[in-house]
Amino acid sequence: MTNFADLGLSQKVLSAVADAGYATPTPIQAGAIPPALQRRDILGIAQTGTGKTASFVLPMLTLLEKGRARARMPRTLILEPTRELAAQVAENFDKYGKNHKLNIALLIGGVSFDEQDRKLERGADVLICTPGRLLDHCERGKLLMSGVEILVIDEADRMLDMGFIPDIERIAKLIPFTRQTLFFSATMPPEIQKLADRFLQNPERVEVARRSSTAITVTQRFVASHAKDYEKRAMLRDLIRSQDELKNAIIFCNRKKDVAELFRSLDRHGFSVGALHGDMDQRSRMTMLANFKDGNIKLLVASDVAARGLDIPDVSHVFNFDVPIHAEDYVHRIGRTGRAGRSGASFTIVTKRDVKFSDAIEKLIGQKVEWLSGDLSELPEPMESHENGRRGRDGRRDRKKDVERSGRDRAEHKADTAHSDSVAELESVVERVVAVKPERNAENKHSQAGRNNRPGRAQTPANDDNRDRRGRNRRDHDDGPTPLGFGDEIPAFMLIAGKA
DNA sequence: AAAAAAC
Repeated sequence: MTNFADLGLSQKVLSAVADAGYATPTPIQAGAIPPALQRRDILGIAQTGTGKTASFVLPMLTLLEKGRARARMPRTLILEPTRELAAQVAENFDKYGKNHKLNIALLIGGVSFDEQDRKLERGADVLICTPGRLLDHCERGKLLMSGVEILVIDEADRMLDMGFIPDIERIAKLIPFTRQTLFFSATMPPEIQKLADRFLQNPERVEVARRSSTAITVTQRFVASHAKDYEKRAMLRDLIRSQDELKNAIIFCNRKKDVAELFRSLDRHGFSVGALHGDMDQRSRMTMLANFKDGNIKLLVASDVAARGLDIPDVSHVFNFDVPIHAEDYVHRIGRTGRAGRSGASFTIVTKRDVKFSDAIEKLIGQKVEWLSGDLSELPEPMESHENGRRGRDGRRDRKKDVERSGRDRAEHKADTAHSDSVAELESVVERVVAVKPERNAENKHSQAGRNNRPGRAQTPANDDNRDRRGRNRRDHDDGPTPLGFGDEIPAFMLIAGKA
């Protein structure tokens, strides 16, 4: 078995890798690092979770030890499809480049331009970019691309999906033809192959076994539900509460507006929850992700921005609130759990109108997914009103529970009818969650003190949109300090760990 | 029936 020390990496890099606790390279690393160090072009076919990022970060660090950056002339350039992925690559440079004195510049949208410009002025060894912001800097004449020695195109197939290829071509034209190019893609459809042929010269092709279907360590279940959103939400809450070993979970919705809505609902029901989608401001996106990774937030409601590539180790559960329209996205979504051989669980809520999509999923993964407690044909009648309580499925619920539930349904009804899909409002709630996070525990969770403690954006005009027309935070008037009174019902693991 | 990305 190969060892990192056998790949030709520098001492500085090797010592940082050892400090990070890695001894053995993954197949993509073992295959790509030696030729990359010899300045060969690389065509890497690998999914995230295979150690792909380090397979270009480590050789780049070694190669960058020779030479120095000049003002406005970056030496290397990495293109990523989403801001979060770009930030994640930057973190890798910090981790493995801790023994180097390299200037790393992260050029992504949604954050201040000036700070990025100052970094470019100082001379960047590594630029990590989303295409739009990079082109923006180029068009302002702030960047000279003629000094770029290494170009990395990551997640090429996803760039294609997202319509970034014209931008990538424009950027590539600005970079000298003598450069070294490292090109990565999870799949190799004909368009991507054509692109690779144009961008790469005599590349070393490194392919690691594609995770064609879902990891066997992930338990997958379909859960039948009626299509009404409040019924799906009730179903989801029941599911979450019934999990014995839920450490943390990502809950996927198909639409941004549903992310916002579901987030609000779970928050009102007292869950430790965050949200992530592309219309949220960048600071909230970053904070949410960091808090979820750190375990400060147990549930993350997300759009497919979080489906691919994000390195969140050890997610115990994935819930699909909506069945993904494209079956491939299902594989990516549930791939967020059961990583590195760990076990994971995934639940997908399926309604009658989703059947063609759930069928497509089973076809793609080549297996039938078991139903949790009866398929759609066994689904009980929908509840007629909230006051009746939900009819138990297969008599699972006793009467006492139903009584308890009718009160809860009233609360749910209230929460749901006070409905709003405003992104600004979601962000307002995000602010609150983030603001109270460190001190938050079972006791102060709903306290006014925590609620009104909001640092940061209060002065900016944008934040005014986050308040309602009466100039106060919407949440402050719609329910009391203990809005839903679940008390002991919330499992301990769902609460923010104030005690730990 | 969607999401993502520049201002």
